[in-house]
Amino acid sequence: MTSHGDDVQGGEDRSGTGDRAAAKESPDVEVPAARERARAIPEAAVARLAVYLRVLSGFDEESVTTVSSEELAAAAGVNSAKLRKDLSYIGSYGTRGVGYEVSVLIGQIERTLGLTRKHSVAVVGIGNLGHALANYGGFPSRGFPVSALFDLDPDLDGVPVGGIPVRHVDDIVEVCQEREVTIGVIATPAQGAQEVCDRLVAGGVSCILNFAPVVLQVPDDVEVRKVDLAVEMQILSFHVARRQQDAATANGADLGPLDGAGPVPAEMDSVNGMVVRP
Amino acid sequence: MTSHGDDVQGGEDRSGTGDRAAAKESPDVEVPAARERARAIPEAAVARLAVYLRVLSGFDEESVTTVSSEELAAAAGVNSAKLRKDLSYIGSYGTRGVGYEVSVLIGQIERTLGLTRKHSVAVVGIGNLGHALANYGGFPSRGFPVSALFDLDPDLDGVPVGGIPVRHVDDIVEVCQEREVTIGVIATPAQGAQEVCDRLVAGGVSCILNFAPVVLQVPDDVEVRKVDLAVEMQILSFHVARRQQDAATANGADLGPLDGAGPVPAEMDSVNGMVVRP
DNA sequence: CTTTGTGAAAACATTCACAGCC
DNA sequence: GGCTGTGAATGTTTTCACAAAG
Repeated sequence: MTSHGDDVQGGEDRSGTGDRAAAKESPDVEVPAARERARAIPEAAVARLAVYLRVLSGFDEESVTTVSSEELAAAAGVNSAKLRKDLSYIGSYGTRGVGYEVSVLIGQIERTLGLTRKHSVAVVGIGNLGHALANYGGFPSRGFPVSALFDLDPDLDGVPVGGIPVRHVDDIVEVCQEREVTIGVIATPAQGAQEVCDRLVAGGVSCILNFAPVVLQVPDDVEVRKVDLAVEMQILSFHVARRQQDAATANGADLGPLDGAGPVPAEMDSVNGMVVRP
Repeated sequence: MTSHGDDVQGGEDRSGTGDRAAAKESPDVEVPAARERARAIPEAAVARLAVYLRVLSGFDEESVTTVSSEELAAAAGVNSAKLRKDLSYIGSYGTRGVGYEVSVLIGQIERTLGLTRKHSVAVVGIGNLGHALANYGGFPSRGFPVSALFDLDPDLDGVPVGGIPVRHVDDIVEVCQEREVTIGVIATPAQGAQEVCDRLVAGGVSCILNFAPVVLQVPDDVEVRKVDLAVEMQILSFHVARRQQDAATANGADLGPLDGAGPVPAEMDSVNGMVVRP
């Protein structure tokens, strides 16, 4: 039910719980109640919990034992009301008038995010990015040991990268089953990505982090998140454009209502379906 | 205005327009009207427009000249209503009963995203990830030429990576101003990131893509997006946990509506502020 | 008849503001 | 006094469903 047909995968969107199918398939029972707990946490809040966890780890290393919602929120870059709301989804672990105990909060967030269990990771596509991912210290240190690497290139077969020998993509199914890989990272070019994805799924992998610029087709019980650098850049580009346009129109507006549209290119006059200049 | 204090930066969240500050600072004029156009496009829709653009480019290469909302939506992994709504934000460029002309749509989305102008990119931190980014073909091919690389390591000074010589981070301000860099990519470890960010901003960079696991402090007129691999993994982990838990509770619930709440822990009755069981 | 474009409704997420507890 | 936890209010995004257009 997660990440099926509609909804752009991972990366940017992050809205909608992705659980519409569950509601549809049993119209008799309104709310299954028992399986609500985890589902009840908004997708957006889950993402922030991961950020809080990192910030809390920092506090913990500095031997800070207690934080207020205000402090934690500031460090995480959110406002305190949102932080308290997010934490309320996982339970009440604060003390009124005092704040939260860092170690308790770390434990509860880890439990909620399922980090008490190790998730072994496979990286497919050992090019520039795959290399970087295989060597990325952030994975193992946070409970995500990289336990398999794959590439199409036979020359790489057996070559160790970051201490792990690369295997051929033909072995994906076998190796993933054997090592109980739960998370597959796709760092291949676009062409191979769907095929790789299919093999990962056949190997029992239920979560995929996709760096390839394609929309993957997966069964309903597989979760996909997408990181697309080009998309990120284009979103930034949009904001540059908006800012420049704002600045341009502000110039025209400040000096009273003379022409104002002087430096604006010709095709500018109809944007967004609204005629801006008569 | 964009990405200030509240709101987790980039990456996950992507909600809220981020323009609250603009509204606050001029309480006299209710809606400035002229600077509305681009702002009116929801953040989430902007991200999807970038995806549509990639899919459309694919169609274009296959010499497909016309697509319906249904086809395009399927290829982009969204539902057609959402796609049409998204496209409606940038104008009416379809033909009822027929569909959209691929080339027209590509042009309009590029214009909306500000891709008619080149954005030169600087990458800071030439480690594993920085290397991958410097060599990443997706940037230049999509109008984002990488025009500067920086690293702290003096040994790298002058060494070409992907054809571009690495410069020392001390030169960031100077080089960014000189080459009119608009987008800065931070691929350094956490420690250096804020300092690097400050220099990029001093060098006139108004958009930052941050791979370092820290929340950056920036002026209101700088846009930050964050890509955090550990966070992505943890979100996936959460979904694994939720699925397993669902499966476990489903075992207890399948056998008809006898007690039904049997295996539910005590704290279950109040979730999300609503009493689930009477 | 097919498909777009879009108001209106529903779902979702954030912020407010304050009761309740320490 | 200070801070958490949370209903209620507000704002945003998605979905529905259908009139308008070719």
